[in-house]
Amino acid sequence: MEGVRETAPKTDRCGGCAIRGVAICTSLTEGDRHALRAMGQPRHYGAGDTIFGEDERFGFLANVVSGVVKLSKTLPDGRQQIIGVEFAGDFLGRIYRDRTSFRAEAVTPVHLCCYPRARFEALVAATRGLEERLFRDALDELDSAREWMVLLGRQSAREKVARFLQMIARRNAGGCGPALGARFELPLSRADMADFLGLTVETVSRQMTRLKTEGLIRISNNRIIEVEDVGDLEAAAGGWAA
Amino acid sequence: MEGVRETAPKTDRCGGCAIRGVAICTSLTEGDRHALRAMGQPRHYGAGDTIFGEDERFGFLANVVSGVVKLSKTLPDGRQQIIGVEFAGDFLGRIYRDRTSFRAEAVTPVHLCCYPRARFEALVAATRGLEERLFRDALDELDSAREWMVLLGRQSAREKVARFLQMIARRNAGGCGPALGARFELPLSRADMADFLGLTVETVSRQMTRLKTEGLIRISNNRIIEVEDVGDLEAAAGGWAA
DNA sequence: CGAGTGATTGAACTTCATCAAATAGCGTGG
DNA sequence: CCACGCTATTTGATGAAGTTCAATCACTCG
Repeated sequence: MEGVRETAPKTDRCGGCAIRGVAICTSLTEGDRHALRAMGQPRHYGAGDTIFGEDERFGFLANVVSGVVKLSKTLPDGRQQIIGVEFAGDFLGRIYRDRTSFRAEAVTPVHLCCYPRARFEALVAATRGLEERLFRDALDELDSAREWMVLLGRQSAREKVARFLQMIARRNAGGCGPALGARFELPLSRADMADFLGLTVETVSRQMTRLKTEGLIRISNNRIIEVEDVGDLEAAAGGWAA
Repeated sequence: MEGVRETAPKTDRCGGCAIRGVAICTSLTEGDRHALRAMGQPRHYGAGDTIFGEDERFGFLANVVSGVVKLSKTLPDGRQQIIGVEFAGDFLGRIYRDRTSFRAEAVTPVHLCCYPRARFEALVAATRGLEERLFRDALDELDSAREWMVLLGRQSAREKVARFLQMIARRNAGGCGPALGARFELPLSRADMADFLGLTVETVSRQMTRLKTEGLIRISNNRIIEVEDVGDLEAAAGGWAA
């Protein structure tokens, strides 16, 4: 686990927490929130660090406090597919099973709030709202996995790239999306985008420049994207409200 | 809802139920099982019938008692992707949300045991084991959705078809798989296989005959498949225990 | 037997992957 | 500050995999 730093816990650890209003903590009563707070261990990873590998034992469940985590699976011959990307506020790790079935890697510097598995599961068993909250989150993840299956199986390279940009734009807008323009930084490299979309780096790059020449987006520094009209991008993505 | 028959409930409705030992009913105490039994309504669909459509209100949660159900999503222009296939014992429907996000269609004649949503959710809220059971099932579905994402994004047509056959063979063996041969009937048409694998009918057909000429499988009546050595098939699928 | 559906086969074409360079950014150290 | 070297990204040329279009074949059901 290269580069993992374990920050010393402060007295009031949640007071200034950036995700205090979104994460699972919001689904608890005051008392239970206290119990959760007591077991939370901050952990910190550098960009590129592996948080856990495929098929290994990982003793924690965690909240992503800041940064971006990519989840991926690898075929025996090395082909890779990213199966999910998690942002601040997302829950990381699989409850009820201590063996991982995919890899989690920090894409940017990442802060996690880690809960020891046994203690966390005990809290889930003792609490009412928490299990339901986690369940609902899992169902949402299932929905988005299924949407992604449509993308992977049935959409063209251009549509894939457009939809990816649209997804990031939406994430970035934080729900209250202004209908028209958007400007954001891509959290993933072209290679990661390719692994997420089931394409090659070259194809991703070509489609990006194509969207650029078509006037749908502007690109600065490879990572900064400006979208003229999110509606156009949505149309290029094959027409989905999602 | 064409062709849906609602069978009159018998007095002891679960006594002879084929999935009594696998379905969610096994995760209940005697008393709760009684409550569940009281609300179960048998329903019956013919092959090709729509159970529910995309984005509509569906007032039931259900167990698949017999038959095969395909779950699919459709793009505005008609392209279709099958996102899951359910067999006897599987749970159908999304708890905590009464609006569907995919279509469910009977592929063979199907028997469901339907629970009215409101009453079922009340039972879930009142029971301890049931929510966890449903949660675990959802997590398993999430896992297989993610495995399928790898297939859709990163595997070749030959691998896709081989893996599909392997999956059906495994389902059919019911866990206690004999390592070597297998013989089974495909629940899906070539067109449905294509929609499941993100391919065209023609490509599926070509890969099937290819696997046949390679001696990995034998085909009778288009739907009956004999696998020589399941290990070979697994190798052709890109090498996965899964 | 004939119609109709589902599956296979063939040929031309598209899209994306592959291989190979060239270019652009970025951080480092002089 | 600039040159250097590294990596990420773009661009080009070619090829292969899979799609598309068009028939043909096979099986089932009247």
